[in-house]
Amino acid sequence: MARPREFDEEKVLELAVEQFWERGYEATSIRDLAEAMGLTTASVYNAFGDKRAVYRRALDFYVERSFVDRVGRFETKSPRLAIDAFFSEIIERSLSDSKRKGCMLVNSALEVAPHDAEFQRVVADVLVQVEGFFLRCIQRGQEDGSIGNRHPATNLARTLLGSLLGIRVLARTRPEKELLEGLIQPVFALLEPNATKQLEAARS
Amino acid sequence: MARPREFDEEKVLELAVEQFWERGYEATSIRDLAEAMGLTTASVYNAFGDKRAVYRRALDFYVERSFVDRVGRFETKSPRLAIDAFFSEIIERSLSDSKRKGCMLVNSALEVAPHDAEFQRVVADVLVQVEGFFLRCIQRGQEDGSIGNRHPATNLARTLLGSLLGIRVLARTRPEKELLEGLIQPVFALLEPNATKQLEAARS
DNA sequence: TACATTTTATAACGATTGATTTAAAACGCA
DNA sequence: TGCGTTTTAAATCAATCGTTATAAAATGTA
Repeated sequence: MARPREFDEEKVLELAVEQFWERGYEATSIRDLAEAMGLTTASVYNAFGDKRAVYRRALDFYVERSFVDRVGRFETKSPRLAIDAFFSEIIERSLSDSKRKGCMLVNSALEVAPHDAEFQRVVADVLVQVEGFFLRCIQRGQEDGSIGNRHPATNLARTLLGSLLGIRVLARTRPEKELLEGLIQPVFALLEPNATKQLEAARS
Repeated sequence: MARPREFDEEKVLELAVEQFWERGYEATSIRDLAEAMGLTTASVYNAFGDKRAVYRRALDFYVERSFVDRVGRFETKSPRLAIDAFFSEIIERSLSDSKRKGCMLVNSALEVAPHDAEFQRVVADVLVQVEGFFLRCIQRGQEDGSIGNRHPATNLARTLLGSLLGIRVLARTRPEKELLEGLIQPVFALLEPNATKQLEAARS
């Protein structure tokens, strides 16, 4: 009935992610974008709409790939292991990020979200999801005793979220192993199981 | 000997800070900038050089005003008070940031530093300074007993730095009081003085 | 008052921006 | 084999980009 597309929408979206992730929204021109996607500007507009729409799709693609996937992989593990694995992966990723791309969600939170209500909502939603993941892990851990209950689970989850974002920012200019791992060590200590009953007695 | 300037360099730099801080580097055109500074583009180029040079000066101005000043104001206080006051001010600032400008240093760390070696160095330097401020506070506190020594001061300082950056990012899309204050509460608990000797004995 | 010098205002430079037009190419279906 | 439709390629749109040239305006000094 009509001429078929010469490209796979998912494939070119992945290339768009790469471009926006590395250079950001403003610094990426439509021509940069089209070249990175292996398309003409006309094809980009025909398939996706305008530049902002491509970014929107690219961000969704990134979130799906990076967060949804990761949370899904870790949520089956034991609570402490899930949290450890999450941060290990983030730190490892940050240290091996030779192009200094950081986290595209964090980049969006700073460059795009403050001036665009829709992106504001999208980014906030994802952050709520991540906080929820941490919260569920901590609640499970506090129930089975593998995580201490000296602090409310809600606060601990927020601390983890803050540390995650802090690592992501810090790694952008100071991707040092001792720095990132040293940062998270006291935070992990907050999750340590409660002291023994003997100690509890001594405390009071 | 020559025609005198009609503007005060410090005053217009402050206006440049406002513009770059709110809109970022790429999204601010020279015309936006000149208008914000109350100058013609020719005057901007004559006085500062090119766009990048204005941003550089503006960032220095911001850092001097925001960090150097704040650290200087707090360093004379008692260690715990200094840290508390620092975070109180950051959280308060983040919650009343109606234009969602965030922290210009963090913005620079993500938008400019990754693609510019000089800005990379500038941002990293400031982050080292802030870490140093936290470290000195904690060391003083551990010496006088007002801060516990269950964790190395270096790691605690890094945790505070990470939390600071996390708050700055989080507030950009979720400027919620309970979220930011809940986040920092467990972190502050890490600074609590050591338990009594009786408790220490029970621990071993 | 005239000169040398710097800052101003205005206009313009070529290049690039996001986006669109035009027409040829590539299909399924009649 | 044409027809209708969509995608492609190439050229182009007005607008804006960062930057600069030009010349008038404003000073201190001679």
